[in-house]
Amino acid sequence: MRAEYVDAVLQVVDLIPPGSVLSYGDIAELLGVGGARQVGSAMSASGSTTTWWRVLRASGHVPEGHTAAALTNFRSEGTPLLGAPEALRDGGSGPWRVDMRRCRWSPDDSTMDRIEHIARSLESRLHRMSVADDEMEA
DNA sequence: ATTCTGACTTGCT
DNA sequence: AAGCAAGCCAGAA
Repeated sequence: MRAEYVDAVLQVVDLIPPGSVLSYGDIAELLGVGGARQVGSAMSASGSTTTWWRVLRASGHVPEGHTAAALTNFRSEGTPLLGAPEALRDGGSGPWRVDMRRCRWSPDDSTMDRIEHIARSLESRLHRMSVADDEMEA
């Protein structure tokens, strides 16, 4: 996983407003590079210094082991959740998920421009890196 | 070159 | 609802 890739993913994550979310696959699609699994790896590598809870599975489920922390963030942001009330008790250990249909983020036009800029920048940086790699072998 | 692994996704039961 | 199989992309062994 290239550092450039992780950077680009995090730049997009930073644009997601409170109360909204994107799936791993959404971000991969916005960047036009890599797939959902790459975005997942990038998030895993980036630690807790980000608003990681705004990126989750397409099903609305948050990554294993992070349900309690995510739930408190969702509560403070008013993120819409699905699931029986009893599932949300004590740390949210039960079967609940984010209501993706209601809070999946759709960037406005100007924000989409910024995302496209991030994507273009990523591609050129990645290209330069691969050229540098080729020269290493020679 | 192969095989394994992962904060994934979709479709089918 | 929940589990499973396949497909997916890349990095690591």
